[in-house]
Amino acid sequence: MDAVTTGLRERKKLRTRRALGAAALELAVTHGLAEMTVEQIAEAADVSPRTFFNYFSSKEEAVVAADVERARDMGERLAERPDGEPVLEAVRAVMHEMLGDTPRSREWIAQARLVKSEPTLVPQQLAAYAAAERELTAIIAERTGRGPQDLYPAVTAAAVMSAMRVATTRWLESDGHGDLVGVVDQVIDLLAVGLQSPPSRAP
Amino acid sequence: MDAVTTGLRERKKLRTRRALGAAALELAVTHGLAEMTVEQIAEAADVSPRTFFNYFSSKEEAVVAADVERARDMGERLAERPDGEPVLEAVRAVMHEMLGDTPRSREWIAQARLVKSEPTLVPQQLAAYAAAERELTAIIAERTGRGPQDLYPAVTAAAVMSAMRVATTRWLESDGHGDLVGVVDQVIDLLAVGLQSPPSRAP
DNA sequence: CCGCAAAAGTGCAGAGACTGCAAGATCGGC
DNA sequence: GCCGATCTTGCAGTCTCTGCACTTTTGCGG
Repeated sequence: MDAVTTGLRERKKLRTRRALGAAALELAVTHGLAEMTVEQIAEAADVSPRTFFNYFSSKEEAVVAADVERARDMGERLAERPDGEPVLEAVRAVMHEMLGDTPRSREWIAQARLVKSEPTLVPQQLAAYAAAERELTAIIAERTGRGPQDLYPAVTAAAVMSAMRVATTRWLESDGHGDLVGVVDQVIDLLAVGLQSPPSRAP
Repeated sequence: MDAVTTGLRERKKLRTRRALGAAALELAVTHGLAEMTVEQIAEAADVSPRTFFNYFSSKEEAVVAADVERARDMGERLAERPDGEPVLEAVRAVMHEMLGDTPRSREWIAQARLVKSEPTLVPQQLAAYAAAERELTAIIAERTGRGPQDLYPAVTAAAVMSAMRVATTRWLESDGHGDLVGVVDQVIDLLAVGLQSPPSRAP
């Protein structure tokens, strides 16, 4: 009775969706977003162009599809953290886990770079983050036993997602040579102290 | 030597931009987003369809144009707050000011409702918020005398914008009958205490 | 005042995104 | 094996969005 009831049908659909997303990302990276056409994406995923639009409502949405998968992944990991753990610490732990997965990280970095170079993708990526935020809100609400009218889960989820976004953006600006885990830790610390202005770090 | 050097040229451009934005919002509200065409917007703003695309890159962007104006407004007000004031308190004060402007609020509510009913607008609205966030980051950096490499301004700006977004969303869900100012105060308080889970309010 | 260079507006033509519809293919249960 | 439900596909058509070349407007210095 769960959503994980994987009939052949569901599995096939998921495979198609992933194939389309992967093809879109691949083509966008190699040929550029503007040059890539829906027809090419569909062909690469071995599906008709019309079918593409049954899965995504635009090229851009397909390119950032991996983001909503990552969001789901993050939600699942978060749900598995021990009960008493403070939310921000749980998030920190989950991020450490996810960033440890090097191959996944690579694909993720490629996508981040692409978004940075193609402004059209920004709105879509933000929308993907918003979806992640909704999941996160639900998880946090459950962990803290709060009702849906309570502001706490929503604000926390929103703040956390924003902070992660800032962390990755910053890290990407330093061209991926810095320590992303370290940056993530810093932004979580900032949230944890209530955004009090900390003493400037020695230059 | 300033950007405020308003020659006739600049002023006219701004007027056209506003006219296009207003027309787009108006038409979207009355006729629906899908039904409204760029041609109609252009006509309403007394400009050629081709010119529309010199200002906005899509219908959706035009509809949420007012958001980036509000963001600029927020930035300006924030810059005028007294120097020693903590950032979150400055934000609180500015929001109180802005929400006091009833006529502006009305238009803003109309737009918010529209976005809620037309999912296509969500990504664009988020992009507008992101623009606001960038401005806010700069202001906060200046207020706290921090360099652009410092994470504090960026995280604060991101968290604040997210919190405002949550506040307005929540308030809108209760159909605009609740107390938005009160909700804003609550979300700022949550940020200020470092997202510690507060005791559940009595049901 | 006048002419000029830069900036803004416009028309046109074309590629391609995206949608509704109706017909064909596939799956899951009985 | 059969049937309803779901998924895929082709088709036709509308509209978005862009590059380019051309006209108009603006701001400025003579």
